[in-house]
Amino acid sequence: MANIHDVAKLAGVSIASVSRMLAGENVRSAEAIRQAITDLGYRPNASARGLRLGKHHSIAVIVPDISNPYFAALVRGIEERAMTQGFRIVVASSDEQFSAESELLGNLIDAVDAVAIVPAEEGDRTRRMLADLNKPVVLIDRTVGDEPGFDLVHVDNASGAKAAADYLLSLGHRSFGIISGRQDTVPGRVRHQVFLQTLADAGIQVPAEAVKIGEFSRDFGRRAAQELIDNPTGITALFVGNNTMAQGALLSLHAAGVSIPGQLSFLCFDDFDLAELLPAPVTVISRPAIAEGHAAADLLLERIEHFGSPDQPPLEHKVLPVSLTIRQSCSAPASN
Amino acid sequence: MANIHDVAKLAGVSIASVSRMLAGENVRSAEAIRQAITDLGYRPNASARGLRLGKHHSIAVIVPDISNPYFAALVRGIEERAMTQGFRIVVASSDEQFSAESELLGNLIDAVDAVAIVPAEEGDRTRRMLADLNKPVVLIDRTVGDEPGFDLVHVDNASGAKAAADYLLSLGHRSFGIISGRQDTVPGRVRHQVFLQTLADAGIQVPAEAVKIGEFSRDFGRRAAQELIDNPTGITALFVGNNTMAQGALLSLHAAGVSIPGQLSFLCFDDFDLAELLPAPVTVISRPAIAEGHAAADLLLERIEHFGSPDQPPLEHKVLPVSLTIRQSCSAPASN
DNA sequence: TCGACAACTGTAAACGTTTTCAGTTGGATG
DNA sequence: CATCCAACTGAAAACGTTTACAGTTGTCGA
Repeated sequence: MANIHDVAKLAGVSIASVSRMLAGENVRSAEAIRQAITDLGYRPNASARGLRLGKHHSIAVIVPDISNPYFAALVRGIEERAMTQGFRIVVASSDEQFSAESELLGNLIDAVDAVAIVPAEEGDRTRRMLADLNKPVVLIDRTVGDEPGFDLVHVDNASGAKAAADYLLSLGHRSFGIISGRQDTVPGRVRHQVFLQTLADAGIQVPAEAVKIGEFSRDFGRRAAQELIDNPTGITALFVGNNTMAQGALLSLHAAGVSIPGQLSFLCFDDFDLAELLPAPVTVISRPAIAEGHAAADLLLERIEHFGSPDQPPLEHKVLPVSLTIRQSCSAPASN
Repeated sequence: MANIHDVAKLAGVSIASVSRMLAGENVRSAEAIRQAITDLGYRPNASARGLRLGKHHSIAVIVPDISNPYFAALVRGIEERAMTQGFRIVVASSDEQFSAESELLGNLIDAVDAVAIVPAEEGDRTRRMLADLNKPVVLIDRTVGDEPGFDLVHVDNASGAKAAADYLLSLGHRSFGIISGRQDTVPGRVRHQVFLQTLADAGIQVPAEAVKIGEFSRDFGRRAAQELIDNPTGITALFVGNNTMAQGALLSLHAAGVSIPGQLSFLCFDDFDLAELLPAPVTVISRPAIAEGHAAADLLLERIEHFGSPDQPPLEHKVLPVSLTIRQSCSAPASN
């Protein structure tokens, strides 16, 4: 409630001196000011400062759904880094809707210095919307168009998908199913295509009826797996494009009594809680959500610092490694 | 970039008219102003507004760890409600540290209108710290002292713990173990005490060596269960105070080859992802994290509205119901 | 003792709003 | 046609900072 004038009066100086001392400059009566500040419990008003400086010390973080553990971990990573620089995190969930996303951003943008976003759509309208913000932006996990013009933080989806395919091939599988997420997103597309391409390079085609493409949701995973169960295709291995779909698929497979890895080897992208506790602990391609958050925040903080000045650091595209975590959901196919 | 002056000039009116029209008042030249606003892409500056009004349209949400799925869901619930009123959410994780919490709050408080918090400590210093904020506060899941003086959102821990005990008793168990969280928190204490009291009412004591109390963490759950395994106590049922400890305990039990529910019936507070997929799908007391978030946000928004005015609504203590979700981790004890 | 200079200080403007207060308009009423 | 009043309008102050600018000190060397 006390403002800088109160402090100045109590310390017997002008408000300029208080402001300067707060900014770390040398001031004759620093001690008196410090005293007055603690006596009054003064803290500078963030809005006034924001108004004057055009800075807010805040970063907007837009994710499809904060209650998804992966995104929550991502937010945590961003938060950890941002906090060290005194930056606040403003979060919002887009529900994978471009419209929600752009409305959210409209409301938030004036109160933040930068945006970290997992965009709902990778199309050009998203790119334009973000460019119009005129603030530092980092794209996480996905991208927007071929020349996004923003910093990027991705994981090495291609290597992950290739590792998955190679591993299953090495076990002897020749007949595959795949459940993939939306092909208009980088993770959906890359994981899908690289997996299939790796098989193709080994001379193996995946029949159309064993390819399921849809939302990155538990519900779609469940339905897709159910279809595979209902229309047997003779596949011996199933690759699923992310953890939420995988959980759905496991639900269906479990309900149908499909034994893993006995009847079907199962491998998915993204680790998840308790994957190791399932009847057949799931082999996964795991990725470092917290580290992604760190990388995104670092990029953003760096860019905030230089924003507006001519010596912009060049755009960066950080690609973090993924790793194959082998558990027990994959084995050699049953010989027949 | 455009400000209200630019809009006023373009529309040929004074800035007062623009401001009024934005506030929904009747204005002669509304159409021209609307036009100018869209032409210029004008959006009111949040800092200026915040400075002038002393309002920020933001709510701080402090949780122990945003990457914990339960808290993430809570945040999601708060966000859903807050969004409908145009409020932003500023999140931060306290890591269960009072010091971190109060520092965070110090940085955030000037930029928000209210605080939703799962406090790290339930002691008096937390109560004082929150009271000093002089803003609406809602405590979620925990409390601070006997007369907190804030709105509260809890789940019915007592009923849940009693339901758990009753259920296990009804199956015929007479020999119990318990793993509980910190006793200086409401959920830790109530769940622990009510469970034991319900058993006591049935004439059953739990031996000290089968009672484990510690952090609400996966790691503590793992260690506690390991101790139970290493020093057999002959228990036939185990109650665990929350989901993270439960996951740790399951890890230990699984590693030790303890069959559930064959050798041990297992029941815990809080549902978790995939609980239904485990070798023995876990019977749980489940609680509505999103609904808790909704309740908290509703309380806060209501209080923000009336803050400062004399007609404060009375403090509320919302207690949301929990439910026993029976799966397959509990059965009658093996007869001997 | 004087002047130069470094080091500090204070005044006032600016940031972009909202809102009070004192008008101005124009239609209805007598 | 004068008056009144409702409905609107604009100028200016205020919110709490930071910072350019123009001083004011005090020290040191000559």
